[in-house]
Amino acid sequence: MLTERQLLVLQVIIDEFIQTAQPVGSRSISKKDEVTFSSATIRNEMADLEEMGLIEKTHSSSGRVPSEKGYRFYVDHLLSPSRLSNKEIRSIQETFRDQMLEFERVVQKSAGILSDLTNYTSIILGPEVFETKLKQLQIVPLTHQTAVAILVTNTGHVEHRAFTIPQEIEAYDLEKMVNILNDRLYGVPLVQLHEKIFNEVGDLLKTHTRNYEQAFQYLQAALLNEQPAKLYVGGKTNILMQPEFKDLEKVRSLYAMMEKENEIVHLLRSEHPGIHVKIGHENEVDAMQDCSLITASYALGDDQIGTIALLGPTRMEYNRVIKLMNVLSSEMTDTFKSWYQGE
Amino acid sequence: MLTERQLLVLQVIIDEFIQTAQPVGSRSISKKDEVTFSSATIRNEMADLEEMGLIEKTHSSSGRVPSEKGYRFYVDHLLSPSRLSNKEIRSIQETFRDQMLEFERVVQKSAGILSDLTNYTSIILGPEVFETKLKQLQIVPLTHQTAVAILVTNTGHVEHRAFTIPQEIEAYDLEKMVNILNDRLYGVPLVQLHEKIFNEVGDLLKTHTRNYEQAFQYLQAALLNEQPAKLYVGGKTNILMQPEFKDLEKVRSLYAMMEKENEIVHLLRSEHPGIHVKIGHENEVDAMQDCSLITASYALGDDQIGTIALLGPTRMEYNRVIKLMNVLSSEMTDTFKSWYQGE
DNA sequence: TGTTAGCACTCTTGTCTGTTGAGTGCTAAA
DNA sequence: TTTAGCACTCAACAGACAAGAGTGCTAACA
Repeated sequence: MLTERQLLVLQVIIDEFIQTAQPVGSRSISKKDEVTFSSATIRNEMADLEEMGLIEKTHSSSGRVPSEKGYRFYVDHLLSPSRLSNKEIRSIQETFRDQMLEFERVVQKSAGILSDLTNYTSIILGPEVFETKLKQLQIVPLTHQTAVAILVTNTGHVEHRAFTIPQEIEAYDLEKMVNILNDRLYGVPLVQLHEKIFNEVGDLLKTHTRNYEQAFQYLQAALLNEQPAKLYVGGKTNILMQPEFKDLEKVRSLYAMMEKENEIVHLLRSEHPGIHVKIGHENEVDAMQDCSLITASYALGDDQIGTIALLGPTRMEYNRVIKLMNVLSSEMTDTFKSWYQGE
Repeated sequence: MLTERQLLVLQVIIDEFIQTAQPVGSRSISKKDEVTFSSATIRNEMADLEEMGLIEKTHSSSGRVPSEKGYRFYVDHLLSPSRLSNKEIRSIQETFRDQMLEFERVVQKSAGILSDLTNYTSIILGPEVFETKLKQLQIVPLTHQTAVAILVTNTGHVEHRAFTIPQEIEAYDLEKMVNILNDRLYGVPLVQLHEKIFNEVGDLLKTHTRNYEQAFQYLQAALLNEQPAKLYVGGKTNILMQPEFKDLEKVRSLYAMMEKENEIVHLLRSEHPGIHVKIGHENEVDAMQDCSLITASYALGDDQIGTIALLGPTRMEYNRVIKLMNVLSSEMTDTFKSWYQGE
């Protein structure tokens, strides 16, 4: 167990290092107002803290730097809930004040705000599209052989896809099919769409449409095939500003990782609701072993959950950032609730 | 005017430097098969070439490096049309073989291909959306107070926006308005939409809709306000691989520039049709003064023109890249033509 | 017994110096 | 006109050295 004084020293070291990114020496600690004892005493305490694995030296006579274990302890026990400045609160609220409400836009904006306020990279994962419900399906013919299929969900999400109509199929058949589908599938969650179509609507379609199989196949390829589980990233370049990433190789591997959207989606999707902090090697992804990843969840409607995440160096302003993400995620949840409650 | 031999030396220097990114010395030139004279002779020629400003030294006793003027000369006079490998040709063609044809997707894919094949950063600018024609307008109500407005163009482009419906306006009014608009505005180019509405359709709307002004205002804000002139970027991280960008500061300013989409759109939009090469300081943008920008245009339909661009270090594989962009841009033009000709 | 002053020690960082090697310019001979 | 030869230049690297920051340890002090 740590003494009161050790806690204080650890806190000062981490706070200082988060600010400056420089190893913290005993002298500079003893000069702090809240510290009343001499640098020699602090050196002793620091030796103990190091023995416990909470701090490290970069070389034998350097100041101390928090270890991952140190950050972990800090996050678990030392976090003082920080106040956000008025300006920060205002920026967040303004994002949601906008009367134009569209999921994509708001999320995109949120990602921007989050990265701007923190100078880290924000990643927001939209909720599983398939859990949203079908509002409307539609085909807009463009030429004789081409058309656009459009699908609107109850969240205002619009999925669209242009496609070629093969010779054998009349645009009219498609239209008819879409009418039937619209009639029968209104309000059906996208996940159940396949099933519903085969079990309940299939027969109906067959009797009303020529070339049912083909036409349907095309429609399916156009719209129902793919759930792009969108990722919204903000402040990708903020990483370049962090002194820990002056090494190009690190930047490269981190950027390479961010290109792999699938992996990130998978990573974020697997998080449980609530705020989570993963520090350094707690992250399984190789490229992120010098980073911390903070995730929080927001709700869209009743049980559709999305994730907001913030990626920065392990030397992160944890208390500010966590507060910020708390505010943002609940603001998002509230906003989305207000949109869809009148449904 | 340059002698035959000077041309050869210049060519070798530039080719070599493009490959290795290292200053080229007289000895290494003389060892080339196509070069038959001694290093001393070459040194004399090089002195002349330097006097003409076509090559430079990095320090007083270094090998030579092409100057911007040298690259310019190379591009204008020394470019040998290169053959593309079968693999390259195949990658390009596969992009367009896909039966799913949607402008956004194809362009996105093209950007990917282009950056993959070149290891530079590709930027593709979609054509001015406003020059496309209205195919269909639609409102899909989500809740009592919210709805999605959808606009489809003849190019298969889908623009959508969710918005709140104010208390005073009935969803029914909007629907009615949309029906009228659809009827009257089919085939109208988006640029003329405003004008047409005010001159020809306005009266009609007023007589048929309550709260015309407000409803219309909302509709306009939702859809007609903004043309997002989309930018598709591929291989942003390729820049990091180039040795000339081991300096983080350069990377930073370049990335910062690429975030400013408006500027880039403006930059690319101002290019005339055809292939253009801007080398180093020929670019007006500060962050690009160490880069070359190659632009080519493609046509979408008759007079709607988009731009594809490739951003890399001034030390670029000009002949391969130019060939590649030629092929790609004409492939794009052909493909789009085939889509929309049946209209 | 806990705290602190003092001192020797360690390691980084920056500067300076000398060496090496690649490459040049010039000159004189072929 | 071309080329061999040579003196010269400069970047890059390595080693030496001083300065400075910071530590650990010891002995004295409260």
